[in-house]
Amino acid sequence: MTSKEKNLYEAKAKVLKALAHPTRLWMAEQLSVGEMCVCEFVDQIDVDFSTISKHLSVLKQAGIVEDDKRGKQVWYKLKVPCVLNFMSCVEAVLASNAKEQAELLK
Amino acid sequence: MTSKEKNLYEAKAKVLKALAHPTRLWMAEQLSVGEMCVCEFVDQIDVDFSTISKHLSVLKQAGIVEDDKRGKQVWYKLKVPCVLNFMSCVEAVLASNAKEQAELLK
DNA sequence: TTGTTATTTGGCATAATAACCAAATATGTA
DNA sequence: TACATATTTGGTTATTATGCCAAATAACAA
Repeated sequence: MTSKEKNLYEAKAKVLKALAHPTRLWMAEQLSVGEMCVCEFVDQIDVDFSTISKHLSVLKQAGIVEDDKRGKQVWYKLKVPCVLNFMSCVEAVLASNAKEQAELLK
Repeated sequence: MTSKEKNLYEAKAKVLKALAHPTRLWMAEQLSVGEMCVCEFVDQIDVDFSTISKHLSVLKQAGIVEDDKRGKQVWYKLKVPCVLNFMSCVEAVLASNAKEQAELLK
């Protein structure tokens, strides 16, 4: 593998890694409906607001979301909505795993 | 968020996390062409064979690949090929990021 | 200015990952 | 049986990720 290829896989992995956390995945799905203010995330899950801010920062760094400051609030929205296309396949993986588990119990 | 929803996001994140490593992503892409023996991975990248085995184990645990032992060799193949559908979107994210970088330099 | 709200940032403790080496296991061959 | 090959597993260490708290910053209101 050339070093160029290596860099490409590292870049791709970074994008996936940004989504590969339950809270961030949830955030991305929430944003599929429309933009949200940081305060809305804070209201909906029970983690420290600084933690929420950092998760959003990871998504932003990866280029998945973008932010927009309006007054005291910061609004986030999906920049590349296709990331949610992943989900149907991820669910297919989970369904496949569940089926296999079920087979084992027969 | 209910605990059931939380479990679901954790399960989904686990699948994404399995792919969110440069080596494992590369492996998944290699497997899109067809099944491969562990020894073939060993020949193609410069990491310890035990490391390769562990990466394959992560992909297997996540339900993304399955293995098949034949003689001394173990062959891996994609179990849920749709995982590669991710890639076009990941590339779209990278392209978007690159474009933004370019804008900054103007 | 002072205070209040919204968000980010820095610091720290803890947990999870990753990579290597060595040892164990499994299979096939001499 | 003894040996070689292919792969997995266990152990160790270094790096990275996570989450909380406290402090800093920004915007607006009194």
